[in-house]
Amino acid sequence: MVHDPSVADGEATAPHERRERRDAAAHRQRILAVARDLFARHGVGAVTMHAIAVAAGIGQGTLYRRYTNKGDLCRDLLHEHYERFTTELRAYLTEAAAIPPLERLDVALVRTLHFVNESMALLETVVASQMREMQCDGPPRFTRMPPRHESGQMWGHAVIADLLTEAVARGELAPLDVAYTADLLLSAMNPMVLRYQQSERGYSLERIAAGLRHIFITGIQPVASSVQRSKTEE
Amino acid sequence: MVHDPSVADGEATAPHERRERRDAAAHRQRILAVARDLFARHGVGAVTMHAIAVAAGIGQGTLYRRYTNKGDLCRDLLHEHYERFTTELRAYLTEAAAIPPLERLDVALVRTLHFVNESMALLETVVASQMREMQCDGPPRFTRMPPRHESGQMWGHAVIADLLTEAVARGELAPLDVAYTADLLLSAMNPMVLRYQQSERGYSLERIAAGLRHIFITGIQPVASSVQRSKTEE
DNA sequence: ATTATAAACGGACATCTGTCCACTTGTCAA
DNA sequence: TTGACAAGTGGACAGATGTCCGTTTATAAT
Repeated sequence: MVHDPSVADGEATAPHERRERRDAAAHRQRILAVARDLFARHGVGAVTMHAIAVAAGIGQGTLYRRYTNKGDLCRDLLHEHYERFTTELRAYLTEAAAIPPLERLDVALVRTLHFVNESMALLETVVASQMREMQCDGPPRFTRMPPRHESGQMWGHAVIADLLTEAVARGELAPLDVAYTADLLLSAMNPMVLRYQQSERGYSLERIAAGLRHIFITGIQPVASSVQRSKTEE
Repeated sequence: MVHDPSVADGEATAPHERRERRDAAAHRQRILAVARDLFARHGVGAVTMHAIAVAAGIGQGTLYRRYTNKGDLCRDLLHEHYERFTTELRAYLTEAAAIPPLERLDVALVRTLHFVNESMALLETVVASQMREMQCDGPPRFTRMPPRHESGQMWGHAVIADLLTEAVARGELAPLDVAYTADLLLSAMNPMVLRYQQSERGYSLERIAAGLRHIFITGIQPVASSVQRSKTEE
């Protein structure tokens, strides 16, 4: 067997690992540019995959080859912004390792909230697609490309869980179900939940942040003394 | 103007208030029966509105006349179960008015969790439809019947908010944003959130209940003394 | 250059939700 | 009874998502 150039790239899986065609890469850029433009002009929800394909001058099949669904495309559009967000947060968390974990959690929480809020429209589409994928009630769904399990959610979970674990270890927090609590916190910052709370219930982002902080960081219980007081009053 | 019989029914809006036709009522029953059967046999997600219409021997337009969407139909299917649930919970809350509000909240929380869990499939469809309604990103949607804003969500919110308010008033809880906290609690019991946590993250219902109780009732903060201790230890 | 081959392509298709609208039928007043 | 009319009906249709598959084309080995 002759020299396989793909090996040089560190890909040691299959022989003759064909890399992405140049024209395909060009298409990808065009799709992203066109989608960004259409989304900006008409809103994410009002733009169909068909419209994107037409505007990009490609077939719908080609579009779906690249992105299994609209959420996938949105995720790619968000990629740069998301990377910046995680990088900065990661940097903060390492350099602030000295301050109490719950204070770090507070910062992480507020920053995440803002990130989600800024990227609301795209993120909403991402999670909407994920939900549809999750259904799978009827016949199994086919997808040409395996849905690359973006580490997004899991990354966030790990960050929160680590901070909670540290807080418990330091005795700044009573022992608790760290994994579930992290999930709970994440679900409270789910784009769809957040949008509902903002547009249907009318909560400002600041109010939401304060509410979350109060529940998950300050703690909702009063100090033991006040409970005692109320009981003796009766 | 002659005597208007509709006035006798307490409906003082329009004259000649025409009531639902008998045959229409029969259709309604048949739709519900057929849908229940199909859902049971193939799963809620796998049954289309078209299939329901065909199985019920009516046109799709007729089906959509009665129910603006699948979620609406599911809500009607759930109606009896839901009524029983709210009635029982209401009864408990009145008769248990003597015990501390936070204990009542605990009971309400666990019962709600179980109700949602039992009705998962239908409720999921209900909220999925609500989400689609909420989007409205593009052109406004038309619906033949006004989407009767089921009091479901709001009822739950009021119940939780009342219990929290009472707890604060009695000094058993530090003052907090009652309205937002109630929403937060509800969002944690959202069917889609719950399903994700159970099937994707693998949490049991008991674990979820315990986690919720710990955050929203026990409180996540340790008593002040343990914080002090950890600080002096360093 | 030639050629084999897998990647890429594109648009017809299948399916689902929800709407429209011309037609039918039950109901009520006269 | 009868006739006016709004409620009810059904199926074609519009618009979206996502799939299939016959065809084209970039790439790499020869």
